[in-house]
Amino acid sequence: MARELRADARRNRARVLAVAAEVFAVEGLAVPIHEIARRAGVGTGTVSRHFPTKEALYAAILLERMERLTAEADALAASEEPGESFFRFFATLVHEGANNRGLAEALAGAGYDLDAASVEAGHDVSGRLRTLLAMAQESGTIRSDVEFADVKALMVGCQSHPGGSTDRAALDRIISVVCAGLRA
Amino acid sequence: MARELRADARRNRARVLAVAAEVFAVEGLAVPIHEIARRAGVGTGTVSRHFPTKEALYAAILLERMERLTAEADALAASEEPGESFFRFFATLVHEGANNRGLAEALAGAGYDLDAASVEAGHDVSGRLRTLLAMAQESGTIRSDVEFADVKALMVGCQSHPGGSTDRAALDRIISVVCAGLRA
DNA sequence: AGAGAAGCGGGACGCTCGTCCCGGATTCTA
DNA sequence: TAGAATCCGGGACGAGCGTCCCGCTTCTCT
Repeated sequence: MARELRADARRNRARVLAVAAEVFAVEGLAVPIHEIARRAGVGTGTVSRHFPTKEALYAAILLERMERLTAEADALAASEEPGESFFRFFATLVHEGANNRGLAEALAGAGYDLDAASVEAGHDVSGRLRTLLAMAQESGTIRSDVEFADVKALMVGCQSHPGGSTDRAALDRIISVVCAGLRA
Repeated sequence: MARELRADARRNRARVLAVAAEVFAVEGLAVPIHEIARRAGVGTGTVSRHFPTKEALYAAILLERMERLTAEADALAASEEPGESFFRFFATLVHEGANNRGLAEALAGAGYDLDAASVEAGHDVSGRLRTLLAMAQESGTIRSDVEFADVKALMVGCQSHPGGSTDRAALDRIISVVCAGLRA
C-alpha cells in the first residue's frame, strides 16, 4: 500500500502543505480550498486528491504541531515544579495559538472534530493541559476549585487577543493576569 | 414617514422579532434567516421586508439590549467605588453574553460591524467598559499596565465557557479568577 | 524512445444562505 | 361592502464553498 509517489506529485503535495500551513496560520481555517490551490499554483483537484477533505488537509498540518506540543508537555510533567510547569505550558499554548489562527481555532473546538483525531494519534494537547493542571492543583500552586473547562476558556480568551501575533508584550501581560488569578 | 403599519404587518413584525431574539440568544448569529422565518410561521419575504438585511434584524434586537447595558454602566460609573463598579460590570457582561450567544458574538466582534452602529446610537458597551477600566485603574484597584484589549480578550474567554448558560457557579468562578488576576 | 500508468487542471455539481420579486391574499377606507 | 393600498408567501437568483470527475499532460520504466 506504500506506493511510491511520482516525483511531481511529491513536489505538489509538499507545496500544498507548505502553502496551507502558512495560510491557515495567518488567516484561520476558514480560507477556501480554491484559494489555497491558487496560491500553491495547482488545480483544486490536485489538493483534493492528496487530501480528500478539507479536514484531512489541516489535520495533516496541525497534528504535527500538536505532536511537538504534547512532547513539550510530557517533558514539563517530568520536571520537579508542577505549578511552574503548568504556567509554562499554558503560556506556550497561548503564544502558539496567537501566532497560528488555525491552531487556535482547532484548540477552541471551533473547527471539525480534530480533537478526536489527535487523541487517537496520541497527541492530545488538551489532555496534557488537563494533567498539568491536576498536578499543579495537587501541589497547591493553583486554586483547587478551578476546573479544566475554566482554564480552556481562559486560554481561548488569551489567544483571541487582537494583535497577539505581533505584540508579544501584550500576550505576556494577559498571561500574567490569568496566572495570577489562578494562583491559590 | 411614520406611516402606520397595517395590523397584520405589526403582528408579523413582532413575531419575527420575538423568535429571532430567542433563536439568536440560544444558537448565535449564524442561524439562517429561512429558519427564523419558518419558526415564526412566516415567509422569508416577510422577514426581509421588515429587516432588509440580516444585520438590520439583529441590530434591532441587540441594540435594545446594549441600551440597557450602557445604562447600567452609567449608573455604576456614578457610584463611589470605581474598582467594584468595574468588576460588577465585567461580571454582568460575562453573564449576559454567556446566556446570549448572539450578544457574545457581537461583543466579540465576530459578526458584522454592529459596534459602529451601537456607538452611533450611543449604546457603546465597549466604550463604557473602557471608561470603567480607566476609573478602576485610576483608583488603584486594578493593575495599571493592563490595557482595554486585554480585558476584552478575557471577557470573550469567560463568555466562551462551555455550559456557561446553565452552570452559573462555573461562570462566577472564572470571573473571580480573572478579577483576582486584574487586581493591583 | 515509446507505451502505459500516474497525476494534473479546472470546470461541473450539489449544497447552503441572503436577498429580491411578483401573483395573490388581507386589511383599511370611504 | 367594494375598491385600493398594503402586505404576504415562498420560489428564484446569485454568490461562495467543498468535492468529484474526465480529458489531457507528464513522468517512469523498460
